Amino acid sequence: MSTTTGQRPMRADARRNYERLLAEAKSSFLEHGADASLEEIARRAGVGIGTLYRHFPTRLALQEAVYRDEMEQLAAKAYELAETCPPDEGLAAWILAIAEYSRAKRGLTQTLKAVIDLHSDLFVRCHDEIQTAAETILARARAAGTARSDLTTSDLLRLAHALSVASERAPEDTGRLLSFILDGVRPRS
Amino acid sequence: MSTTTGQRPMRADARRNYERLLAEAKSSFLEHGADASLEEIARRAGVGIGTLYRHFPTRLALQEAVYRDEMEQLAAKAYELAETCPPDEGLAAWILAIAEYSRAKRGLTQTLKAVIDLHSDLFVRCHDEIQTAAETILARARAAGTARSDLTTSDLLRLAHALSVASERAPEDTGRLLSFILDGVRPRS
DNA sequence: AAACAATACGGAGGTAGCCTCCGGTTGGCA
DNA sequence: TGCCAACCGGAGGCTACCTCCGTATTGTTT
Repeated sequence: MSTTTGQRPMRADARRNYERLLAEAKSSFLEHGADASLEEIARRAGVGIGTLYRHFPTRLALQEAVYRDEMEQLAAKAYELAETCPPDEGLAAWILAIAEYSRAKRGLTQTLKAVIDLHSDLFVRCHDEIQTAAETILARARAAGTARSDLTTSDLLRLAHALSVASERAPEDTGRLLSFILDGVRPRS
Repeated sequence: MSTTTGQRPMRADARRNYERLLAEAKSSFLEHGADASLEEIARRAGVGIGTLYRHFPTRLALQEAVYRDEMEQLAAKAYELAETCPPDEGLAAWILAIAEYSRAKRGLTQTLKAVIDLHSDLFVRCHDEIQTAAETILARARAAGTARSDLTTSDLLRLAHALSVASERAPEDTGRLLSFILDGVRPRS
């Protein structure tokens, strides 16, 4: 379920509040880490604490919702780039987007992984989704001759992650590091 | 400083409370993780919360004290083993002690490392202390011909850590895994 | 042994976060 | 328009955090 209960759609006010909460949770977790105050999230969303707890019965439920939403956005970005950019630029931009995301999140994802079963629906589905998005981006780059044919989607994701770690302490070098990675990704001439 | 202020010794009651707090903190952190309740630690130590805060002004200060104490104990164990066991047994027992410790602590040390500067006095000193202890254990084992001469103290510590990770999910295999490690440590015949 | 600093103790108290519960409100359908 | 299921909000009971200061204990001095 995203903002529906599987049955009929949510009432308009419920949906509005759900989305405000999600947005505030996203920025609060980013700002204060995984144990940001839930009451403050509710306050900033202009909503009572009871409403927060109705939509997200536990802190973990809220964290999961944020995580899922971000994965979906990352996947969506891949499709968007595939339509608006030339293949090589799209590839580079997507790697950058992932690296930026995982740098911003640092320990947050770890916290989640520590608590959740790695084989849970949530993880499996998000992983699949990202994987499919990666395939799209990669297929275009291959067709255009800007990516080696033996580069897998997993490689792609690992490279992005590596980039985020490598540029952790020196964000200003991100572009240069990315160019190294892309050099490695291109077919040998 | 351990239980002295560098100047004159602590008053008897202060010292007693300090040690009780440290002991309770140790078991509470073990049981509930790095964010165990400080008030409960004080309660279990039979001490007012004010007393806890006087001795350890912040949660981090308490965590550091626990960490330091445990490192000291680990180092002390090396010297004790060096005096009471044959070299090869001492080596095995110490590797085991380290592995057990780091398994018990799991995320706790990570939490600490996330907050503290890795070049802080605390870490440097504890590291040196353990390193020296490792040298003692290793030197004896080498002299007795049960450890290769190209094995460094860092290798030793890494092996112990590897053992703790490897036996995380199957503690009953710890002994067998340890024997593999020791096989690798012995000089080739 | 008694008195006196210096030192240490302990917990009340104010703040904040957690989560539950339920009287009141609102959206959407007939 | 009227109705009711769905939804809202926040009071309230609990726990934890940390500070502050009146009281008690220690050990030293006479």
